[in-house]
Amino acid sequence: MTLAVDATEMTTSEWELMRIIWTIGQASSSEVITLIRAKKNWTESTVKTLLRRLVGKNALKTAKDGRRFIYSPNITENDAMDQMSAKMFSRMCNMKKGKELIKLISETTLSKADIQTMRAVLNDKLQTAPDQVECNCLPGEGSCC
Amino acid sequence: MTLAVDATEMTTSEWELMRIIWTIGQASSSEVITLIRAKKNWTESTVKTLLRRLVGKNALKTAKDGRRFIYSPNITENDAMDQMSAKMFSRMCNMKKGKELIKLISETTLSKADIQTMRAVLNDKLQTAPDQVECNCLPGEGSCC
DNA sequence: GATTATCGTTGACAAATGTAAATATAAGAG
DNA sequence: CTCTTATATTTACATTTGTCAACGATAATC
Repeated sequence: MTLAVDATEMTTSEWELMRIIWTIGQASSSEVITLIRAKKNWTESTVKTLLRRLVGKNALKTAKDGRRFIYSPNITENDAMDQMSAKMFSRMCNMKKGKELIKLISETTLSKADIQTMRAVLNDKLQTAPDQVECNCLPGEGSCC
Repeated sequence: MTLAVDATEMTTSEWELMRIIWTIGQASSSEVITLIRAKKNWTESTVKTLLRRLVGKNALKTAKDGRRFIYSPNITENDAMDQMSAKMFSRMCNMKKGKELIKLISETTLSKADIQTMRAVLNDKLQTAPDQVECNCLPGEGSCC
């Protein structure tokens, strides 16, 4: 049974540590401490506390390796990103998501392959796309924009 | 002088209130209370506290109208969304942003017009797009993926 | 003018977060 | 076997967040 991890409850600091562990697959606390020092000025204590909290949130699991722990992710980076972006988009008015995506696409460096995929997806969507997306800001009220 | 509002420090609850005020432009506390009740079971006290905190964060400004306040946004919904999405994307590995965008595009209902705009933007970007986007997960380390 | 309905202000309190020191422990070095 | 070192565990503490109740002031109503 895969236990559900809610990546959206990870704090910014915790996410930084996850980023490291996702990248190298797994790590001991000392490795994490060493790597995070390149970016953050946290003490060992701080990092250990964050690691422990991540274990508490089930974002990380531990395996004993003699005296120490090896931490590894209980959720993939992609799944976590999906959860985060879904939550963020859920905060937005439906009507405005398109413009926001246009902005993100414009500002993000994309590979040729990803661009091609997007084009394919968009061509597909165009068939069934509505002329207008309904605003969902307020229950009864009309449109926001 | 426009004072900077950092929309990313708005909490989820605060954002819900902002959503209402953005939609109707401005509102008294009682209006906000009435409208939020359609979604949340917060007491008047809770809403008032949140409004006050939003004023403290400069997200809202107030104008006296007799005994009461009329709250209005100090930041547009679009700017706030931009800040939020920028912050979220900054948490992600550059290499993975493309896939995430593809996913978001797939899952979001988009208007024909927005799709057309995206296609135009993408065609444009394709010219200068790299074959691969560099991973930026760890300073020195190689690629994460 | 007294009573009631509205607002805003204060004060509260538990839980989560950022940040860390102190302490205990086990394992490796000599 | 003792000293040092690497780890983990406990404890701590100020802020922020989610939620409110109580109190005070002002306006509307009877």
